[in-house]
Amino acid sequence: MIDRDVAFERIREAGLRLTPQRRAVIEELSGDRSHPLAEDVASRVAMRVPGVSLSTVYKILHELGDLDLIRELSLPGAMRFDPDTESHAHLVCPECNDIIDVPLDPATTDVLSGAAEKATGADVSHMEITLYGTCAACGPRA
Amino acid sequence: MIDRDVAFERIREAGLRLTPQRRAVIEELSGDRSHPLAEDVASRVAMRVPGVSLSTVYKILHELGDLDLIRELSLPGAMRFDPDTESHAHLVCPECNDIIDVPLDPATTDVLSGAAEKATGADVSHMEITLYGTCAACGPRA
DNA sequence: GTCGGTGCAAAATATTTGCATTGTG
DNA sequence: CACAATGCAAATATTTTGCACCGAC
Repeated sequence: MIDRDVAFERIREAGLRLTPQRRAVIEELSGDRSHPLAEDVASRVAMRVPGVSLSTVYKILHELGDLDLIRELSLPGAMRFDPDTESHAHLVCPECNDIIDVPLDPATTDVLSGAAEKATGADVSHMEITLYGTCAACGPRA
Repeated sequence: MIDRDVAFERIREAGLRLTPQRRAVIEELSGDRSHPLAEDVASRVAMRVPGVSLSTVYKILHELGDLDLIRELSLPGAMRFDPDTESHAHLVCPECNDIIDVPLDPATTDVLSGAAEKATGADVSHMEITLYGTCAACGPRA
């Protein structure tokens, strides 16, 4: 997520109210690199706002996704949420289920949207790239 | 999926029995381009093998994924199954939920696995690339 | 005949929805 | 003080699991 205050601003621009729940979700997520589940976000938010409901957290996460403040990742098992909306891929290790960020050359993602727009005539807004493979920690012992 | 008979062969090589259920799942899936849900596969298979259970279809689909005969796609809402294991991307239209294949230059996927292996030290086995955007049919009317 | 495979039913997990209540602007 | 937003509980959807029975080899 770009910046806490930029996010607050965009929330208001969208005509939404800056409730303690929204504020807490944004603050817990900004800077997070762990690709949390909705439930992870909810339990962290609960430390700041006792009593938050999981369904409210789901609603807020979808709103932030719609506003392009976070990315919603469709990973095996469940959705995960990523405050980093810059183009990057994810490496998922089937052994330990760890999710590792993979930086990408912008040229590569341009090639992908170009290929999709040419092949389908669609207007690509964003993409999700997931690579599967044994991570270094789980890999063949040296 | 490469070929019906190649798939049967690989099933046997893996020490699995060629049951009518496995045969039907393979035959219904090979050549399919619709990215079906598990339930879609089950209902088609049911025409050939009355009484197949959904849980058996799930098990068979996972086996085929493990044997690399199909790909399991983690798309929003639910898993979908793709007999085409060659590298290609998917364009998902948020309007109509249609899923369109996007052919890719092998060089592009090589760049991606290269980036991931360099960045994380992982051994990439395969990848899933999903692009989101309004498709031509749903796009701005001319 | 053996042992893997299947069907059934129930469980587990993830996410959505409706509605009464609350609190931001 | 209006109306959006929240919390709760129940509903929905997807996928997994345990076990008794069946059938491929």
